[in-house]
Amino acid sequence: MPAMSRTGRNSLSGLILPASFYARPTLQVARSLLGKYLVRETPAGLRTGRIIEVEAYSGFHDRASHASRGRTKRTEVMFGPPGLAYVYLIYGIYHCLNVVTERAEFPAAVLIRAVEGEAGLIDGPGRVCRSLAIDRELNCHDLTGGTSLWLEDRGDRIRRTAIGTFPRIGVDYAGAWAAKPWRFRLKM
DNA sequence: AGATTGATCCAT
DNA sequence: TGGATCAATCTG
Repeated sequence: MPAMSRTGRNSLSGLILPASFYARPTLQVARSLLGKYLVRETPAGLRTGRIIEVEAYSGFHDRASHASRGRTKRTEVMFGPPGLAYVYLIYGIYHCLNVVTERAEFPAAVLIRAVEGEAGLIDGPGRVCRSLAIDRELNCHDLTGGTSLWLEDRGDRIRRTAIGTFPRIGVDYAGAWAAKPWRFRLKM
C-alpha cells in the first residue's frame, strides 16, 4: 500500500489528485484529467492507465446525465462531494467509472472512456474498468485517499492543441444535449 | 446488424 | 410488479 507523505506525494512517482482538483467546473476538470494516471491497487500489484479520453456530465438540466432524472439511489453519489468515484453497471455486463466533480448538492461527473495501459490503448469505458478490475464495490470510493483506486499527476504537460473535442457517445436520446462537445480526447 | 445481460426506473 | 431502457462490447 503506498504511503502518503504530508505533501501528498505517494511512494511511487505521482502526486495524488486532491479534492480541490475535482472541485472545479466539470468541463475544466474533464480537460485536466487528460494525461493524468489512474492507479488501481490489486492483490497482484498496481495497475495504471494514462487517461486518454473523458466525457463531462454536468448539472440538473443535462439530459444526457443520469442525474437529469433526479436524485435517486443510483445517482446519489453524483450529488456528493467532489473526488468520489461513481461506478455503475451498464447493459448488465460492463462497468463505467466516473469521477464526481464540482460541489456537494450539484450533480456532475466525468466518465473515463479510454486510457493508455501498460499493454497499450484501452479504448472504451467498459474495457477500462475490466482492465483495471473496477466494479461497483468502488462506487462512492474516495479517490483522494491513496487506497484501492486513485488518480495521480505525474507531471505530463498537455498542450491545448493536443486535445480533440467531440460530442458524447451513446446519448442520442438526450436531444440537443447530445450535440454538446463535452467529450475530450488526447491526439496520439 | 444482432445478441448479450441485469440493475434501475417509472408506469401500471 | 412488469417491462422498457441503458453514458457498451462482442460476434458474425
